[in-house]
Amino acid sequence: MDSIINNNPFVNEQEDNENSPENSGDSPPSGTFNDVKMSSSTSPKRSKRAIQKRVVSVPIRDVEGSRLKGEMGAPPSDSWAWRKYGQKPIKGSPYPRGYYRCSSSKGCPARKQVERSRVDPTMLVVTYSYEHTHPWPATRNNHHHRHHAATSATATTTTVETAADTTIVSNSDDHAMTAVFAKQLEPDPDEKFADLRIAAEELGWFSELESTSSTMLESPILAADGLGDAEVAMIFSMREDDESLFADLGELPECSVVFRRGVLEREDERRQCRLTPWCGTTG
DNA sequence: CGACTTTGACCGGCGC
DNA sequence: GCGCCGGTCAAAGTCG
Repeated sequence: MDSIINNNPFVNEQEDNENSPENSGDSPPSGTFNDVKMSSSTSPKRSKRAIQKRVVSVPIRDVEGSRLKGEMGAPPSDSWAWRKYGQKPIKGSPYPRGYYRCSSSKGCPARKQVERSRVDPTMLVVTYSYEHTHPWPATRNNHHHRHHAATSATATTTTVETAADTTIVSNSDDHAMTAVFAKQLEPDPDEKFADLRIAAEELGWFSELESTSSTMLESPILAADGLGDAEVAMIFSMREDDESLFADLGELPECSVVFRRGVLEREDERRQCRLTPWCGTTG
């Protein structure tokens, strides 16, 4: 379970169909990279054939107008430190793909690729490959997360059970790593999320997120289609300073992830609860 | 001066 | 075998 926390919180479980069609659409809601089918070498470069990837689509509509550095500016700041090591034009796409590796820890194999969606230029597609092999780092990127400057020494994972049907899982070291697991069995969303809210506030980020978030980005991948047993809704919330960071390529803002299980049959009545009121735009 | 981005070259996988 | 393509390397330049 903590794999979600230990890796990137923004990823959904959509695997790269090109590389792993046999697993598409039925992966569990864990954050693990399922089988990284490497031939024999541990070198990422040698394993491109069968790497399992996870893909995130992020709307960029709200950041288009706030670009500060041009098309290929700051690297994505999902609070890991990413270092760009390449960019390539991709056949069939008018937009280049940027290649980033984790610079939070030397030797960390984590990679991500950032490109605009060729079908929807307003979407950024961020593909994650390989897991981070180190805990949440205190990196230069964390200066964007001012309120964590004093407490980001060690990454830890915290699980808080707030109600019988709700679990908040959070990397207590960074609010961006907070995931909310909500089974949504209670009919009263306000009350339920009040619980979530309390727990999140205990984790030290929620109140700021709620009070300052000006943009909410919802992954259409997750919003449009249920993921079966583990339907996932992903909600991005950004503060103003984060929006500027997100202005360039695949900027992944701080976010929370709401996992929902077994709620398809109650989809209609729950729809209003999916994008929770505490995420900012509705409040 | 260290960390970063940029960018052309290089390499391996894959299809023909 | 050859060429295309995606992914990575590494040198050079930039920035704070």
